[in-house]
Amino acid sequence: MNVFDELEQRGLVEQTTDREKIRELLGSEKVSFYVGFDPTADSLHVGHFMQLVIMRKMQRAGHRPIAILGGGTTMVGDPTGKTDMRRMMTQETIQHNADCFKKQMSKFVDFSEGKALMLNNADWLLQEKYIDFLREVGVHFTVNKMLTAECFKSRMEKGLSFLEFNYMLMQSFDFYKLFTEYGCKLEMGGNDQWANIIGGVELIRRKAGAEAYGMTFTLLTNKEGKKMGKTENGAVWLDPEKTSPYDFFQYWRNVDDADVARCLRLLTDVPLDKIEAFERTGGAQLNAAKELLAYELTSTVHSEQEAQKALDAARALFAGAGDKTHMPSVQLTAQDLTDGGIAVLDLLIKCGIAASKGEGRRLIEQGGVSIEDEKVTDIFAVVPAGKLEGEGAIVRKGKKIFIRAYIG
RNA sequence: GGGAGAGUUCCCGAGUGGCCAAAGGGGACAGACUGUAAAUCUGCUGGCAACGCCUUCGAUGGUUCGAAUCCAUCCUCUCCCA
Repeated sequence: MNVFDELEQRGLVEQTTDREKIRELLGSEKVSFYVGFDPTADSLHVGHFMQLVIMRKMQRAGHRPIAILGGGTTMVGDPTGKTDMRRMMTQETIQHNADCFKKQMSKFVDFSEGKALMLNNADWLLQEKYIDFLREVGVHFTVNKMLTAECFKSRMEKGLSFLEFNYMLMQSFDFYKLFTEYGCKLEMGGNDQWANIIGGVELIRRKAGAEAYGMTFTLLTNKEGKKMGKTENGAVWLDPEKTSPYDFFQYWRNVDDADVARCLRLLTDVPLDKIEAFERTGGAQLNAAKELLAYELTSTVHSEQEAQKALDAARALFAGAGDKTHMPSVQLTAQDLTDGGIAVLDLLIKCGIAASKGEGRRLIEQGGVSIEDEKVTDIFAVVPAGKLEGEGAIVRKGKKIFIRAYIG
């Protein structure tokens, strides 16, 4: 089966510069294509995950992915989807982030000899001469046209710096560079990248007189149209140090009913007929779908063992069966104890369940805290050390936050 | 460079000398209802040794018995003119 059809059937494709030609191209030859990643943080997050999934699918189908780390473009900052200018980042930070990205990406895409490439656009962008760049690339863009691009619209009110305005040219130049030096014919990216992508296609046509293609993916949004992968604590990261496999699992386990099928389609390899079956049954049955989604993704991003552990922990907590030892836990020391016990409020803070005693007090007053399935009603209660020995006690806030506290 | 405005708590946004830890909304969190879902209703949303005290309204100084509010300087942003 043509990968293009597969991508399309799963609803991954949003826009293409030329649907028929791209389909034909992907069905007939080994295509080098590129996806760019701007290293703005020290870990990839869920927002990048879909691109990785697609790169992997394309690679399996015999094509050659080129992952571009935006070491150069990040120096400028992509204004797309931002309402404010991003803080300028130092070159060292960017380099560090790029290294982190590199490591993580290798888990999804096989970068061994000839199978895929990873390049950093800092290697060519940073040495460009301003005037030369303007004359070579700048001539091909009209400001009028650029201003009509959707990605700048939100910035017309708040202000768009000239620095960021140039981002489009740089990304377009990347594509041109890859086209001429690596035979890259296709650029892919999230749908918000459309303007930047067609900028590159256009540049190639003008400068090289050749045809290149662009394709964008559906953005991973929930039913309200908001980007998924964000929580109030920030992004859901792929780095286990930043988002634990358990939290990662739980994030997907808790998606909206309305979003499960979509996520399964876009992010996993679960067969379409199975997903459709879930959609038909709906209701409480969807819990099975959510569990599958969480398991599949955790297993892809982390490992099958981690996925199993998270599943066990979740089942232990919510269904009363399974293995308790893998749930998130906090170790207490003798110093945390006074008179052979610890005040509940202090315990809540130690566990990271409450940020302050005031918050802890409020939670207890509202009946939101329980220890070992026993609701805490007294804000001055003291938990005796005995309760925390051995496996420890499960401290719970609300329905979903569980921490095992033990003395070690 | 000249002129006009703005900066308030997680976000938006009221407040223009004491009644202000600061209206209202959003979000978040908790409770009820549920399926670890959604919707709905309720509570709650600076800290603490808690009828009190401390810190917070861009920053630093000042006026005042008393400042988010008035004055000065500075920083940042927006707009108009050049």
